[in-house]
Amino acid sequence: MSDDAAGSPRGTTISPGRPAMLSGCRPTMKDVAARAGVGLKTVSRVVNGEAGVTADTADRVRAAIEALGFRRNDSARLLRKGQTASIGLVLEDIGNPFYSALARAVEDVAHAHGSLLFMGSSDEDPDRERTLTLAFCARRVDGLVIVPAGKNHTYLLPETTAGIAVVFIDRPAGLIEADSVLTDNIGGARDGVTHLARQGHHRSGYIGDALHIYTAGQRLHGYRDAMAAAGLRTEPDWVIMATPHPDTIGQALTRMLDRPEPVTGLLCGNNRISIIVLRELAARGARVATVGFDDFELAELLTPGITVIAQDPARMGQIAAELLFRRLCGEQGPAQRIELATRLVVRGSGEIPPP
Amino acid sequence: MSDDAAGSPRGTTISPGRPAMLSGCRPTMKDVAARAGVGLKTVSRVVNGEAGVTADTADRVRAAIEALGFRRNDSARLLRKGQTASIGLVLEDIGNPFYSALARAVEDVAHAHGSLLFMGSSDEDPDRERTLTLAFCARRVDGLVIVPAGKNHTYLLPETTAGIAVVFIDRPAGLIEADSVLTDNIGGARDGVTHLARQGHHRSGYIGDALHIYTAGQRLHGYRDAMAAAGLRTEPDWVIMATPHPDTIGQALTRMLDRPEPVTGLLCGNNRISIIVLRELAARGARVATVGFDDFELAELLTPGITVIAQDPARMGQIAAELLFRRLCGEQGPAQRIELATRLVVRGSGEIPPP
DNA sequence: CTGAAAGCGCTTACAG
DNA sequence: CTGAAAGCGCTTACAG
Repeated sequence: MSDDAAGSPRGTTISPGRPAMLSGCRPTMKDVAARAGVGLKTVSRVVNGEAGVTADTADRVRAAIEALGFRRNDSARLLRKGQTASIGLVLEDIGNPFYSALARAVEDVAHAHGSLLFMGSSDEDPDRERTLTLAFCARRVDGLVIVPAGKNHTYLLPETTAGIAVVFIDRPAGLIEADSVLTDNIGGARDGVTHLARQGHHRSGYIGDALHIYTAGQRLHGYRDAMAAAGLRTEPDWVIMATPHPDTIGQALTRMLDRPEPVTGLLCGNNRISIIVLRELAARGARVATVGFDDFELAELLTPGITVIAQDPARMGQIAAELLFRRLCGEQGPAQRIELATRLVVRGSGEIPPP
Repeated sequence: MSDDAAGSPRGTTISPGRPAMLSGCRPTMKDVAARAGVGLKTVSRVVNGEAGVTADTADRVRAAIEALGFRRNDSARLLRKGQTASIGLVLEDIGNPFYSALARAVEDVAHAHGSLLFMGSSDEDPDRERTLTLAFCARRVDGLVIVPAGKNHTYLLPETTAGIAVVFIDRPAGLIEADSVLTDNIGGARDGVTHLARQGHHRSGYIGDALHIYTAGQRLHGYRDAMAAAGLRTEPDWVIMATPHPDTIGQALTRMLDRPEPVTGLLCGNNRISIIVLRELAARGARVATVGFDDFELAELLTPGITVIAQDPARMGQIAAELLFRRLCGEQGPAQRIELATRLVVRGSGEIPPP
């Protein structure tokens, strides 16, 4: 045997003359302890800034930490402590500005509580929502904020029983009791349609997202309510509920506009739909009164400016995340359902009079 | 002592007549093993779908899993396996559509590789970038995609030595060798300014973000290059570099426009700046040729449409994430620097002629 | 086919 | 002031 540590059965001991750190394997507290010539617990004390270590010992430990490039493994730490200081955020699509504003607010609250954020997009797919959510749970996140795609959340029962806090946002939970932070979708849609009626529109249409999406259905209710309340009839062709796509929406617009008594007012079901409708209308040179659900950047710079029913995604995210952390801090009580009001923002497109 | 298990020294054994699961503490494989009357390893085999378990035994284990609501703790699993199947994404602000598009692409690649995504916003603060990044490293993410705020990344050296893969995106790493995926900022800005010059603009200004931001500085270079190449002089007042804010930008516009020989063309340094500039110009009723760096939704619906130097944030995110996973799969070789071309999109605002 | 022991990298509870 | 032992919930390596 040579005079270095080649005979050592396990390679964890640092022998002089050898590189202090091998690429690909990290030094642990054990390595630090060995190098500093102290016990494991003493290293732990220094790393965590606990009292009861001589200045001299602490210096030796710190020198070893520095020399080895040691950094504590928080995953191991948190496993032992039984918490994870992280939460999971499941939403429809982080690429959609509505959800990215919401996500930013959730992140800020998590950060304020010293929590890290897992994030994933479900793409409106209940299976992907479930897979993502359970993957986060398997990592033992402390809590979850979920924009649900599915309608059945009983799969979460073992998790909530085990103490994982869950707050649903934008849409309610399905078949389980849980906190939720929602927008007043019915009231918002009603305000938009009533606004059109007050401008003299007797024939207003609604272009909504796929009917299986909670918010799309609620807004359809609001549309129907408001038309009925204004004493206006509706026709099947005035409504379309479908995943937003230029073709589908273009065809729907043709049905609404190319007829003896065309629709003169439109409620767009969300930010994505508004943008497609505006493009389609511009392409046709059609001048139709338009109110969009969801505000968006530059809405006021278009000609005319776009009148919208504004939600506040950042506020929703903040309220949901704060509720989540209150639950994590032990707040008891039955599931809450918080519903935020919308705001009609008048900019011109909704005030175009009927021909 | 009563006839239930009160005398048991540790409460992990399930005794008949007791609730199978106490709220707040999760069943573990040990609990499942005890209930099914098998060893720990057998439970592990069933949970992981390994061969070598009788159908009968497996059924008993599955029944116990179901009854207890057991779900494997992946954090513990991954600690033992020495990987985490997660990556970290640090960017400037997930609420900014540019970064949310980028994030979505990174998420999709991570998902395709079975990896979960930690995400955090640095808000252009080098300290927050560092804190977030190291927090992700402390959780032992397999890799990182970073939009850096700071200029010194030597703090990552212990991590990269230990095998964490890092890809920088949008801006290069500072003082360390690392892969990076960038946009050709100089070329893009040059194209924008050259375009204005070709429309006959002899006096073009540049409204950029704070100079300490890499991309802002590069685009300033491009502006100067192109002006010089076109044989045009520049004046200090034609350039402003500052964190985008309506007041600052408004004052800068006043200096550029309210003078004997006003600026007639403008290059806006990024999507945020374009939006503020468009609002300010609209408020003044000023008709100035404008080219924006970064594309944005509805740019084509404004009157006139906004001519832009488009980047492709989703493509950047995808390329960066794919490079990261290639590194994680063992791809060797020196640090790569990938630079993506920009695309001039002509829509009208950049083709306004000089007065 | 099955399971007891050791270990991943930390912390907790306790004894010197 | 200091450290050996046990444990967090899993997997690995090995022996029956």
